[in-house]
Amino acid sequence: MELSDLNSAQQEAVLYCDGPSLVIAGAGSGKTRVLTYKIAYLLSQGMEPWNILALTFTNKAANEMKERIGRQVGLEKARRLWMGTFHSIFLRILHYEHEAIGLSSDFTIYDAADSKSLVKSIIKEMGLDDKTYKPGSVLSHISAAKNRLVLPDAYMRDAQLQKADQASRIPATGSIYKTYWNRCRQADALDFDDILLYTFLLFQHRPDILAKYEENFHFVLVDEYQDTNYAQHAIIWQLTQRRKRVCVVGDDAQSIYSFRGANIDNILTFQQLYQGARLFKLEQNYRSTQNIVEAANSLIRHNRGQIQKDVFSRKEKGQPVHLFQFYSDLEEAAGVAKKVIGLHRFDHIGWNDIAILYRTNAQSRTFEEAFRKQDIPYRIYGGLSFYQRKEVKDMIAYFRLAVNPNDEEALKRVINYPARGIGATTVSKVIDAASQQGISVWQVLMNPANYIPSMNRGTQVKLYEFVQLIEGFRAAVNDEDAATLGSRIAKESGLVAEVFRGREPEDITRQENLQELLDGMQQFVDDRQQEEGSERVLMTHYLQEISLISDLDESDDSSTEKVSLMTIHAAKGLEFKVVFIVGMEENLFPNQMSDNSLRELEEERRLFYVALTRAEEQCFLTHAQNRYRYGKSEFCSPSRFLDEIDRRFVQEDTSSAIGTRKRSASGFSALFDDDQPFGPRRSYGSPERMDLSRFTSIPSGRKVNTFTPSRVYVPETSSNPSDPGQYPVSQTQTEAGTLRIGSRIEHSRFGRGEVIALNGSGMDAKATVRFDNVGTKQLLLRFAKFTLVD
DNA sequence: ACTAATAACATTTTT
DNA sequence: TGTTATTAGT
Repeated sequence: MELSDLNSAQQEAVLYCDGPSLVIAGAGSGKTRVLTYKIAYLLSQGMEPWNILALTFTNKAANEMKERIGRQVGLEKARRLWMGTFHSIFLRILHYEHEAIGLSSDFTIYDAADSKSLVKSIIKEMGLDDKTYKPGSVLSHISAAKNRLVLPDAYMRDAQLQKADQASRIPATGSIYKTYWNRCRQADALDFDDILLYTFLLFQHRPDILAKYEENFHFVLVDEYQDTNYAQHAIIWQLTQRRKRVCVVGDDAQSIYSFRGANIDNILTFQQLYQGARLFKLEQNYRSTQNIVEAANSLIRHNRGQIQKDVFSRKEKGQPVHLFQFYSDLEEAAGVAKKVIGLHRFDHIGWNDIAILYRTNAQSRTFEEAFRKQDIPYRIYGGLSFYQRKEVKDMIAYFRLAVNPNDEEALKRVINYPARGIGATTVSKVIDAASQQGISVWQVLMNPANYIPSMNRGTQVKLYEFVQLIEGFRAAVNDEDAATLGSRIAKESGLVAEVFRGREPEDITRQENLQELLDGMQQFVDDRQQEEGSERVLMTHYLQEISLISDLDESDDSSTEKVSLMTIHAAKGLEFKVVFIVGMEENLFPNQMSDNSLRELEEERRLFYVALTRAEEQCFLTHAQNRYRYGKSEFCSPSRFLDEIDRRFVQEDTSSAIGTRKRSASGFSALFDDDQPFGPRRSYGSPERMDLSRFTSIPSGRKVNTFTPSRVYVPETSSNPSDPGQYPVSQTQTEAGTLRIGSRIEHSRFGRGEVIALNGSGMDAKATVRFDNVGTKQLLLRFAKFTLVD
């Protein structure tokens, strides 16, 4: 380990290990570096790796740190560290100590969707109106309570909470919470929040067990401390209260998860809780140019109540932050795409070094389409993760049942999938009986006639067969390894047969996903076996691993360079040479949902701060004057945040974009027009130049343009003088080309087929297509999603 | 009990 | 505009 790799502030933070310390690490100041060096330093001082606990928020951060430490001290040592996410480490502890807290050894984890579904059914069962009691919002109340370590009874006894719920006209929240709690217990299931809550309770009720862990963890490190919630904070306190050898690292200016319960006070009051805690500030930013750092500083100054710090850069001054205005969201995307091409082609910036950051996932679509049109390789982060896809969740539900048949949510998912004649009525009868008797659904299923006298013979037989099916899997759960059992379940449950029946493109994807899941299990088993030696890798181990994984996307293909598209939240912790922050408009960023309170506005501002500080060399801000929202075009004014950045660091490249050029050209085309019309030249927002030929009637056999852009402006015929004279019409085609009789196309839903007729004109142009698998269909070209084949 | 049609809905979301 | 959830229809 080379301490000389560190600046003096970093060194001090690494070397002080005798008591509690708080490291305030400005953006790009080498926070991860300090953590890894500190761990390496502790090891070099003779501390054993298993005496060190290092907690992160994401698997990604944990893995990255493991890898970096592995490089310094060797993989063998690194592997023995207690390093991982809060949830994974505590889940491990709960597995060891399950008995002490009255948990079954086979408990399973409810993911967010399971929790929501359970809350929803409870609301229904209680006969409450799900308009007043929105499952999502009730769940966030429950989650908030758990994160503050408030149990159901305490919730109902708490006068303040009761008053608040009364005022919000949701007085039953407490009793929903209680029922939810009981149902989870009956199901032997923990939700994400329970992992923290139960750990806290375990340590609180069993000082002997706490002492054991306290004894073991000689040093505790916590990353991203600004994002901890109260429960996490409390557990850290439990574990460190005696030795007080703890180092927390974070940046209050980058706290962007308070909506998930993160409490910024944890970091702000750390020094009061840990008397005499040393404070280290990492203020030198190694990531970004001076201009970017200064711009970000000037922005965040508008927040109050932060830990005073002075982040600076010694890199070159660099370019100012560029600001561009566009007429519409479509032009924004097209303009950004164009600029990206320019950066790549003329400035030789790699695709990997460019990121497009936006506030909401919905904004990704326009960029996706603009990039596809320009042949820019891109990768969208976020969206549905692998483990959230239906077929994968179904499969995992069977796995969960095999380990824990009481798992109500898993059971509900697959009791009639694939269809086996157990209808909704039967299922709700069974669930009602179970909750009436205070037993698990599975217990009812084992002896349905006993609990539901009215049940007819045929249904009983079907239920019996289902129970037998699951029992068959259960019998093997401690003998067969995860992969073997997994593929057996895939087959015997009928899931594979069900999914492999279809031949349509989406079916193929689903089949591939199932295959990937099974392959992944084999991989997991192989890896684990190598790591842990001879011990058998069981289904329960597999479930424990994947229950806390959100996106395994990393694996897909990092070989090819791609531009990254993601939300700002997803970008936290990452850095890129060039960053575009798009959609800088009021009501979008800051989001309109957060204009109720100063607190939320400040969080939005921190979010913008995070976005700005992702950039190493260049940063582009863009906003549009009109934007599609929920199908309608809306006027948008520039974000107030734009005015909050000191003018000295901004270059406004916008005046020429609007008005002067008939509001047709974008800011970028004014500046970067490289005379490269893309595709058939489409002049967005410039009706007078619109090529209308494709809207005229199409004699059969003649070529017809299938237009590329996602959306096209069509001139308004009976124009109203007060409006801009342009009406957006949606197009959803995916690829350009010409369509004629005999063309082969591939439709996103119907698969491949041949065009046998073309008719209609203008907006109504239709194609009749004989599909290979699904017969003949009429496609309205305006809407159809297809591509030309050959 | 399934599909088809329609209504409702729509931030961010490390685990 | 897109998705998703519920409802109606056979």
